[in-house]
Amino acid sequence: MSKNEHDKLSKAKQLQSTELSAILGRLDKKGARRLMERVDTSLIALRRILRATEMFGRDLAKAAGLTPAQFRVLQVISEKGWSTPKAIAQRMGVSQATMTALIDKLERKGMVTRQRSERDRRQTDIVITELGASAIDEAPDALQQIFVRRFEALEDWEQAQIIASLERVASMLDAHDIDAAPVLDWGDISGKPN
Amino acid sequence: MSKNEHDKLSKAKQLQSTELSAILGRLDKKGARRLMERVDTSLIALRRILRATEMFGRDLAKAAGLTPAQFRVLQVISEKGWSTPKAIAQRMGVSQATMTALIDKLERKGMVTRQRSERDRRQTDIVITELGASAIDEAPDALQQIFVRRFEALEDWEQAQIIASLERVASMLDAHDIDAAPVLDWGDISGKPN
DNA sequence: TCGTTTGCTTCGGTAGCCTAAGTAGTTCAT
DNA sequence: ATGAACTACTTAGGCTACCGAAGCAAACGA
Repeated sequence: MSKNEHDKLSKAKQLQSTELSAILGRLDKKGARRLMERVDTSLIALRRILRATEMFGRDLAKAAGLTPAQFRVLQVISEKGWSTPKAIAQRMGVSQATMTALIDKLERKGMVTRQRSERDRRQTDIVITELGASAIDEAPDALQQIFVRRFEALEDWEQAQIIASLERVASMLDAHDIDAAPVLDWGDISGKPN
Repeated sequence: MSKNEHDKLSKAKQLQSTELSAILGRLDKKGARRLMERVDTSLIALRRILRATEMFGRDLAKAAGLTPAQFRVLQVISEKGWSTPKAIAQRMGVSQATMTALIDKLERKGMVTRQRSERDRRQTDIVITELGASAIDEAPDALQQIFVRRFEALEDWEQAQIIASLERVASMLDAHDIDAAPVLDWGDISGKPN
């Protein structure tokens, strides 16, 4: 164990200090300090949420006899009852190759079936089976259950506030497509020739 | 339990309907309706947050020349400059074996070094190197940057509200240990003989 | 009709993760 | 102080997830 190494407390703070330096220039000491603390606090809370979700994902999947990834695929399919490999892959942000493998496994477990599309015979429709549907229905979505239960217990004003905040944060984060990775959700907007 | 109805939008709705039925019984029509909408909205926002984070995690790690998991390990170590495999494993919710493998890779890349602890020679201190520290510093933590930037732009009261809400949600979710997996964070509370 | 594009699969390879079984080092009761 | 029990870590073997490249068939375009 080394002594000089831990002369810095929170790395989190350092991480942001670079970030914040520009901002801080424009604020008085007190304001700067408060902002920093707040960002810290928020990020920590966010990490807790992320972590909790990740952990739950595992038990959930385990309980349903599926892996987390397989379960997510099944969830997506179950929205409409069917889908195509490409659509699911895009939605989950993985390659088609990966999707093929995941579907293989779900098919082997009898959760979905593949059938060539009538519309376009290059496509394959992935259709959820009875078994698959019930797997989804019966999956004890612990995270959701607990969240729902506790959310229900909150005061009215608090529920409203949480919603507003979550949506705020969500939009702060996922609007990144716009300024960081514009080429992500095109799809089929206009009949672009090129 | 309703299943394949809407061909669009929230899976969330379906998942919860089962969940909510019990709760709804105790509420008047209007209240029930509002609660449902609110839970939906919250869960959707939560998923957006989760998804955004996941995606960012990948680019981030890719940009730093590390995989997401490796990057997270490095982050944890960098908080204090050093740590032990066990501590990191616990914190990240993975097994020690997995941790060993991750550390192996970071060590091979020269990001951290292993050194036997003086305190207790069963332990190994994982110490971050210059290289590792700079990898963290220079990592374009897009998620964080964007979040920080936008957070800063908010009104004071709104920042405060978001913090309160995030912490609320975090505690609603990660307090699950208590009622779902009590055997997770024991640690060393009392000198339990058995 | 031929060349290109599209949707999917196959192949080979990397990473993350786990459990079980080791190997040192520590504690503690006898 | 010696051996059993425990602890921190590593090794070994085995899954799943994921990717890029290459292959194939259907669809499309001119």
